[in-house]
Amino acid sequence: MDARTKVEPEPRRRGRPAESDGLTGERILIAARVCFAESGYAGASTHMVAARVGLTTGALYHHFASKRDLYLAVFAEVEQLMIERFEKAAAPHTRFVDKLDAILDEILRLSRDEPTVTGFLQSLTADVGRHPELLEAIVPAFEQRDQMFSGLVEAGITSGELVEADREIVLDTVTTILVGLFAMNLGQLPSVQQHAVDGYKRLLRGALLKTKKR
Amino acid sequence: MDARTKVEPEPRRRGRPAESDGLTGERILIAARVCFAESGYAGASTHMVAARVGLTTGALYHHFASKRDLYLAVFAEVEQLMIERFEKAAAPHTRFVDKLDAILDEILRLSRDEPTVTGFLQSLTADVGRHPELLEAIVPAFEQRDQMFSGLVEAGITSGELVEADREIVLDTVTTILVGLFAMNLGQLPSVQQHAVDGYKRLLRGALLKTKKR
Amino acid sequence: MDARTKVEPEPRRRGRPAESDGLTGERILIAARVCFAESGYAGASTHMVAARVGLTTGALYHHFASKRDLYLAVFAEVEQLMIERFEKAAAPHTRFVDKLDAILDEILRLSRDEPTVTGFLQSLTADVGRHPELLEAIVPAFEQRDQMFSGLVEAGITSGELVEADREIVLDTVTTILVGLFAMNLGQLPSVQQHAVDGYKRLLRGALLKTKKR
Amino acid sequence: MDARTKVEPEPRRRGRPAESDGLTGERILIAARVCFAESGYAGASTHMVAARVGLTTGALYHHFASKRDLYLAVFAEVEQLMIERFEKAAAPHTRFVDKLDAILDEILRLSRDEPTVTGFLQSLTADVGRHPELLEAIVPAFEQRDQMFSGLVEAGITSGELVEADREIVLDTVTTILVGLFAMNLGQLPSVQQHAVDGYKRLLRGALLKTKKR
DNA sequence: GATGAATGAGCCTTCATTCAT
DNA sequence: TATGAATGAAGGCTCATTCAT
Repeated sequence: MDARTKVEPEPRRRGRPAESDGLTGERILIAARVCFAESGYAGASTHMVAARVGLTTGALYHHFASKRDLYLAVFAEVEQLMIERFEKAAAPHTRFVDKLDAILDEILRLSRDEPTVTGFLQSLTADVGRHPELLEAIVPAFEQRDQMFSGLVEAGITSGELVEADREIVLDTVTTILVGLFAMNLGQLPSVQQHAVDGYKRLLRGALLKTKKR
Repeated sequence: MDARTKVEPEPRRRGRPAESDGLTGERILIAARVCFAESGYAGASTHMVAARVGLTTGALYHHFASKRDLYLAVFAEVEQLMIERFEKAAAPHTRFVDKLDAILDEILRLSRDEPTVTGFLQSLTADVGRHPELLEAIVPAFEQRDQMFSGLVEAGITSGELVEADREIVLDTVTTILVGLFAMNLGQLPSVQQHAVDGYKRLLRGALLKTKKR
Repeated sequence: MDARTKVEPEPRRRGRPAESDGLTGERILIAARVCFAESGYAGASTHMVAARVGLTTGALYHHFASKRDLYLAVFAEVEQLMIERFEKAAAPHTRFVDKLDAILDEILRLSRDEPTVTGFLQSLTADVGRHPELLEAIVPAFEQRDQMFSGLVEAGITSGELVEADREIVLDTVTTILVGLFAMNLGQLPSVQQHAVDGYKRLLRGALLKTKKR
Repeated sequence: MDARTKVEPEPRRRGRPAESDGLTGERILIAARVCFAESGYAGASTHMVAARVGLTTGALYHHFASKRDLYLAVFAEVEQLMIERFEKAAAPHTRFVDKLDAILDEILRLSRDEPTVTGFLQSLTADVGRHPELLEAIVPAFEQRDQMFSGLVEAGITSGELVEADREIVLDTVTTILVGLFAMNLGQLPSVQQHAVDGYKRLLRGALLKTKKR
């Protein structure tokens, strides 16, 4: 199950490598995203990240002051990417249902194109909950996320789809739906996610169940 | 320099090992549940568990052959408890909506009464996704879970609420909804969960949005 | 598994390397003095020194061949400064007691004006004792120190204060007194040093204790 | 300079060794004393200590929670031993000079019999000054040392050798003398210490210099 | 059944040093 | 001259696991 010879990384010589293109930092970020997505904060070792870039752990510390800092840098990137993608997806639409539809589709696309992004987001909640040193730094960043969702709900109220009184309920429901989709992301068959998105879309239109009037 | 001996962990027998010999075994299981719920599989150390019971790690190994086995034993207990509670909650009702309503309420109750159960379930997906040695043993157990949900959907079809064709969509949506609720469990304000449950209930009745006819 | 290659550090040329080329070299020396004084040889990192000058560690190696060489260069400067100050202080006097008095006062002044000098000297004994690669280079330099103290004792003999036979005893006592004062230097209340100097002065005059005739 | 083959410590097997005499803790303390005496706090590695006892670093942590704790435990032992020896040496005498004489002799004996004790004490001041985490814990313990010295001075006042007004001066002088002797301890020829002790004794009697009346 | 002692592997991090640019 | 990037060795510590007693 493990006969791959682990290509002895031919020992580089000491000093600055000839092919230093100044992109190492970015490459580390990407490798870190993959590792954190696969293994979570505690489970991803600095060695794993370094090896994936073809570096020693020491070199990592030239670019990021600590594992924590590296995680936070990845988070910043991922969070921004997610928000951008969601906002861009929702922008063309005016109605709440349509905006949410678009976001749900975007999640599916994200899962396919950038599984490391959704993988990272899947672990995020648990990791942050477990490592107070991450929480401190991340909680403020969540504000932006909340604002986006709030904007969504606001649009629903403006359009008359939602009533004022439901604001909080809708906000929390939407959040939970999205978090739930991220949570189902990894290791599961992609079709589950697809089905769930379909289901949610129809639920939003009251079209999943033939509810008897009651 | 890298004698890849890594002895293929000889496949121990699946499921609950012959452990709960008396009270200590049960006390260990409870402590382990707390620890795994708080810190996840990798993050919870055998020492943490042992200390919580007032034992040494050595003693743990009298009752469970490995950390993995301990986790699996906890899983078995938790999964069974969850299924029992859900089935008991759903039983009195006949319609799909009502059954699902009852289950959603049960989740809320579970979060309140047995936070370690929901905490454990929160990490479960991620942990299993990350540790193949857990996956092997747990995937089969998920069948039971699926069966319960399938029963739910079947009831909906029988009652006429659902159509045959939607079977898979509904099944996966329901699963995703519940996993999502577990994922939102810890560290979040309990009100979020409450709101999300309210939101889902109304979604199921097509009563969250005033959808314009289209 | 233990390829004891540890290349015998090829004996670089002793003493002050060809470094202080211009101002940067001097600034490095000063920064290094501060760092070694604060943290000792092992505790001071090249990074600390470089940062204090506003350089990278790489740049340090343009001026000094190694941390060891840097230490030795600082030592040379500090030792010379100390000897100069002591000799200048003792010069105006002819009697041994007065010369020693003057030196004791000079130590107090040095502690106040140049705490990094006395700080460095405080660690010197311990550092040299612990790092054989420093010892080699420094022991010879101690000769000069001994010569100064010998001169002191000689003056005492000439003036009739000391007898020939006590030469060694006095030399070692004086050395120990001074080393002791350096050792008490840092982190202690300055008043302790002041008191000790007062005490030593009076001891030298037989005026600290009312010794009963015996 | 290092041809000793470093006797490959024949790999013990896992569990509890047969010859566990319950004295490992004490053996670790002794090894740690040696290492800290030789290399100081920062310079002594946990590996050095462990290897000297024939253990792995992991095993060390079974007995002491951290390197710091280990250091503090050594300190406690050393400090107590020193105080006991000094008090026992001074006890038979009533006059200050005689008590101090006895202590000076005791230092010489200690240097000879227990060089690790004096070696440890030599580094103590510097180590504590540099590692705040040690300072916290050690400063309170110094009280006892001060009390002993104070008792000494008190005896001098009672006996009429010292006057009230000199109390502080004498206390600080005595402290500095002793610290100085410890500082001269290692790597120096023992005769230096011997001479210094002789010198101090005669200084105390006003018998080192033939001071002209002035 | 439980303790206490130990191992060996791994983790995060620091550091002196090297060298292409 | 100086920077920036990298290495390799080491350091303190944790952890799952083992096993004599």
